[in-house]
Amino acid sequence: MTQTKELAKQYSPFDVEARWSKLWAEEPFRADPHSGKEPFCIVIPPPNVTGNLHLGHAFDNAIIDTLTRFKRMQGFEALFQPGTDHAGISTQVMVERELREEGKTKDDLGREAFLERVWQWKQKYGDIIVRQLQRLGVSADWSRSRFTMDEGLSRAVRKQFVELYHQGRIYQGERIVNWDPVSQTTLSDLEVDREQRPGKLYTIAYDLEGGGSIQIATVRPETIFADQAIAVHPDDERFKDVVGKKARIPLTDRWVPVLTDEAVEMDFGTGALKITPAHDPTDFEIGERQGLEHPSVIDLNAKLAGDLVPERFRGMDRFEARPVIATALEAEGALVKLEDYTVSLGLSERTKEPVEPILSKQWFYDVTPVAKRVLAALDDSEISVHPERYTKVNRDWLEKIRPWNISRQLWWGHQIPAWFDDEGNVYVPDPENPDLDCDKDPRYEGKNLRQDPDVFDTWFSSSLWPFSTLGWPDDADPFYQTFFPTSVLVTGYDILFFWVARMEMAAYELVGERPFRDVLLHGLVLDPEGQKMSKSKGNGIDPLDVIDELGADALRFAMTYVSTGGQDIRWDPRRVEMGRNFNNKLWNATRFALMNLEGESLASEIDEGAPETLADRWMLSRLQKAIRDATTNLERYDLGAANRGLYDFVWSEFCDWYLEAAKPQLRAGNARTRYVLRRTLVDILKLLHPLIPFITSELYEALGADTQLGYADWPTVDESLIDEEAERDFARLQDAVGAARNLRAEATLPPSQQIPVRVAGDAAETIYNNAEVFEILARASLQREPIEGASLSQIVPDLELRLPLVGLVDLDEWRARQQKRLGEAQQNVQKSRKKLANDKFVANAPDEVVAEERRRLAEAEEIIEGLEKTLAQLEETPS
RNA sequence: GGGCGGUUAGCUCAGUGGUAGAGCACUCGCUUCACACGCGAGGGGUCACUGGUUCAAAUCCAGUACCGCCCACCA
Repeated sequence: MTQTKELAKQYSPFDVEARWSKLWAEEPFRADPHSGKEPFCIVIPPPNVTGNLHLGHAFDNAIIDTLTRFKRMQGFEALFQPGTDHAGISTQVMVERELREEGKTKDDLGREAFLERVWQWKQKYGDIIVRQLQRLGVSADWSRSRFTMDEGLSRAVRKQFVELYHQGRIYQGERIVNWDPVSQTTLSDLEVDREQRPGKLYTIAYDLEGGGSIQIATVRPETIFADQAIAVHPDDERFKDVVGKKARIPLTDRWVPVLTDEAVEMDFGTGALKITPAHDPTDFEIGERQGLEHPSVIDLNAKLAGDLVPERFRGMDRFEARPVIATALEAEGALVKLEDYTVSLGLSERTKEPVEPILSKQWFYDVTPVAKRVLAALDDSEISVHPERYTKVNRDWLEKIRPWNISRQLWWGHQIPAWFDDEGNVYVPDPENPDLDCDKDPRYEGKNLRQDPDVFDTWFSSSLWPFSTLGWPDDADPFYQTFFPTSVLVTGYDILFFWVARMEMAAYELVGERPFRDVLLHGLVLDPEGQKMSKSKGNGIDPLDVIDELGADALRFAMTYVSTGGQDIRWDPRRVEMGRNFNNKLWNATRFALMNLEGESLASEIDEGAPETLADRWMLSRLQKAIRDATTNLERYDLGAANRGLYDFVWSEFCDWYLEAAKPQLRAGNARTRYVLRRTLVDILKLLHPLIPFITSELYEALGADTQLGYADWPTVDESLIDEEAERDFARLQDAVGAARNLRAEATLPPSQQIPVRVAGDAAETIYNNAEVFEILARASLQREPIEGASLSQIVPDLELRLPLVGLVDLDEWRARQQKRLGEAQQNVQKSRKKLANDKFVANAPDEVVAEERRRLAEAEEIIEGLEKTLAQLEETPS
């Protein structure tokens, strides 16, 4: 069918994108696990249900969708597995904030009502983010969308916990953990950001029994009330005599022993360290070694509390108490020194509040054994990370990994499937029947079991994403069978540890297999000044604003155009405009083609009877190379190179040269040219489709296609069409046209005026053979006869073009230009001669390189000769 | 303290062994029958610096400087 549509003169993406976006949402690209085709699968990095699409999401999804569409067209059974994440802390914090505006707290509602409220929130914002992703044009299989707290995914989390608990890999332990006093929960080490801040180093003297004192240095004087000892290094001669004595904690009557421990640095501060096991991880370890108690003096609201704290300080905030205590120490004469000091402070990633190290009983997951398994997998390239340098980053983190605190004191999330009886004994479901709650288990009837109120770290469930979304723990699920392990994992390098490494561990731990074959890490989108975008800085760019202004294709173009080697990309609105302009160019090229392709079927074959032009041969040959390059670049995940290559090909070759060169043939009704035009354009649309799916789908349809471009076959290279001779000859033609245009411009002749040009040189025949194309492109008429009288010339490889001097030229300017050219040519001659005179160059350089150098020399000499002739001739001409 | 990335035209960035590229901006000229979101012709760079390897270095190696990021329990 050749049902083609009328296209507007200027491309407006909005109606087009709305239409296709709706179609892809309602009739998504479904994957069939039974097709027998080779599977290809990417799981989405699940966006939080808290939020709005940001540029990081746009980047993830542009890349994922490009790869998925490419593979689908290549004939893979391609699954883009979508979904969202419950994002424990973030979501709970936001719903609590909403409640606070109503003057309520979560405790007013109670757990059940609060959770109901969060589910409503999830419904609302989860839908919003999905619609936003759909506006990007992703070809996800929306019929398979998953949420981390779906029933199936919750079963996966439960199985993970139950199995690892019974293997002894997950256990409860009392440890120093990171406590966020604002969100009132513990955090994993990864959720704590270290920040350097100006602070003070306090040197404090503790009286020793029998007289004298010992000085320690600390940045946290408010914790002295929890001190259990003072430690020095065993080899430290300075303290030989005081070890074993007792020291009095200033402002109190409590005495603690002076002891030795290897962990103390002799060079730092005074060489003596106060040991506060409840409020410092190092101190806790020392305390364990030394058998010390670990009383706490800071409560969960970060206030000083407990009997050990002198009454006058009780109830004070930890930071307010610090200067007060310092003053008190000074009054007692115990403050020896106060220096400015940069302290390293741990801040909650979510609330930005300084984290308090507290001693608490939490669930831990000992990931060390499985981390070793992942390290082996990375060594064997079972998983390959792109860019390669991130393999080392991935490795280093796994090598020094520590037990992972997986319990959170939140309500929103997967409640931990562990129960306690009145004596505090732990009950965890049987691995054979993990879904049976212990308080419903007949075996435990009569016991008063209460479920642990805590929930899991969000990432504990996200780590299962590549298989939990595909049906696991139901091993028989055809999607799990077919699409796991997944093919590529695409995400920003900023969540390499949070998510990627944990998925690696979870997969080997639970499934015994890699979760994905390749990891493709992209950079961060920075603001125009090169700063990270963040809500607090207010420097974020809303992708939806960009889409509203210039279209989703333009946004996708801008994202992929510079996605190179995991490099951060600085936001530059000019790149989106570049995409918009390119889309407009493509639109108009198609519009032009449609004007000339009436009656041309998409299925039509080449008409061998029609005359074959150089331009047609050239175009088909260039097309093959464009197909080859685009395919190679996409296969090696270099979307930037693919995008840039296609941009240049479409604009600079297809539009600038081929369409212009084809015009006379199209006017003359050459069927072969019509075929080449249509074929090239269709392949261009296919090659571009993964990058800019909306406009290409629209144009493909406009060309008369009755199936979606997203399901079309990816073009393959036809070697028989690669035509080096045509490429060489066409390059000569391009040079000649360029030279003629240059002559016109330098002679300051108006573009509307046809100029008479005489062409000479080795390649002249090529130009005369393609006179019509040359004349159209150069707006010139080819002269066969030598030009009488004065003329201007341009010399390009194998060609000299002459234009009769018609008196319009500013001769002085012309001479100056020619002199400059002459100078450049002379320099080139010098350079080439010098090189060729070097025996080592001639002996060592590859033959092609030497030949090329000789060619350049000859060319430069030819140019000099021509220019000198022209200039001499001009001297004879009165100006 | 350890590790990684960057430094190329006024701006934003490609290029990774053989005479420096793009988009935007700039200059000049264009209602050329697809496109002014366009067309044509130009100007503009000692590729941060210093050494080294090589016939040949923006490109490889070593070091320096500056910018940025990640990791780290010296209180």
